[in-house]
Amino acid sequence: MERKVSSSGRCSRSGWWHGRLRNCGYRLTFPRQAIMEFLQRTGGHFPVEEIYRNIHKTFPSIGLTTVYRTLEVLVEMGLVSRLDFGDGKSRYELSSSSGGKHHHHLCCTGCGRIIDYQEFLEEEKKVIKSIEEALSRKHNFQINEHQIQFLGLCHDCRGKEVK
Amino acid sequence: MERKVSSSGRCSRSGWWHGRLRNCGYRLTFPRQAIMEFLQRTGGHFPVEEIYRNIHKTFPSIGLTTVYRTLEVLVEMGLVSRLDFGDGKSRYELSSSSGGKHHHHLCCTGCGRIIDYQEFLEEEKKVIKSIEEALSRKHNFQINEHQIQFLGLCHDCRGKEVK
DNA sequence: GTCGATGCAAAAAATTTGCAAGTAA
DNA sequence: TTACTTGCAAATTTTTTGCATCGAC
Repeated sequence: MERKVSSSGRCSRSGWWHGRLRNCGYRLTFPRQAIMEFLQRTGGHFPVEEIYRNIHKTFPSIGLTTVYRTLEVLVEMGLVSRLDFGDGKSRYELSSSSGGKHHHHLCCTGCGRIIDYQEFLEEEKKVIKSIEEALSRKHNFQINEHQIQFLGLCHDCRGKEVK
Repeated sequence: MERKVSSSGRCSRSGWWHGRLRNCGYRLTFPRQAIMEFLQRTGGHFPVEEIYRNIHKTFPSIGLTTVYRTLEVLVEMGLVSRLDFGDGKSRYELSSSSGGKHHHHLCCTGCGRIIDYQEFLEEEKKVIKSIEEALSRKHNFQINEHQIQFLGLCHDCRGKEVK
């Protein structure tokens, strides 16, 4: 397989997630690094197809199937979070526990636009934490992550409403 | 089309959603009633296929395509909420604004099991409400609904973890 | 009677699987 | 060397669309 890499010109293994993969019994492969690097660098949430297009543009040897399979592994390890905004395709982003900034989402049901927000998290955090503890106890459930999303109409789509 | 109906033996139009449909310019059709009735009676969240199977068992004339199209209409009207738990299929439930009990979800990433919960809502409500107001103002966004889900491992799946 | 709603079949989109070949350790 | 990974193509699964017919109002 072709192996272009970062600036050094060689397959870097400096990624901090290297050890995480190894510890979970996974090998450090080039596609895995490329995808982690992409998610880390951009900091956004993308559908598989878009991750594939970006990665494949730079590294044509990486196929779509591998992107699917890699994301599955990364999600299972907790490095990446899978999101669903109801448009029929999954999206992926660096998980907050892996350095992604923790945030929640505002989803416009009119145009599908997604707005991230991180404000008011202090206020939310306290409540979320206490809810997590209580739910965890009550249902004997190990909570690893939470997702909060608000659905509605964005500025532009409100304007278009004729009602 | 065949038209079996409720207990009266005739196509009932007593559903409270009758007027809602009419007001939105939609006709009161039999599939629409059957699906609303099903979601209301069961109170659960189901993938399209399962709604179809249940409805179709009783009313064989109703096709899968119609279930998809009907759910789309009901979601657009706000009668029904669409949920995604990341397993590749959408689920639908009566929206809380339509009499469904407002609740959030605990999703087991091990087995896909979903636990609904409604406890602690008082505590959550206050915070959610203030967040909604602030976000709404800041992003000029009309918030209609929110979804909160906690991801982790259920009782059974915790036991299976060997780590 | 009119125009929206439906069913069926076909198409499209998203995701998964089988398998031979490549490669990290 | 050995077992994990990958790419490609084919298969599945989920959802959408075209179109002639049917039905609510």
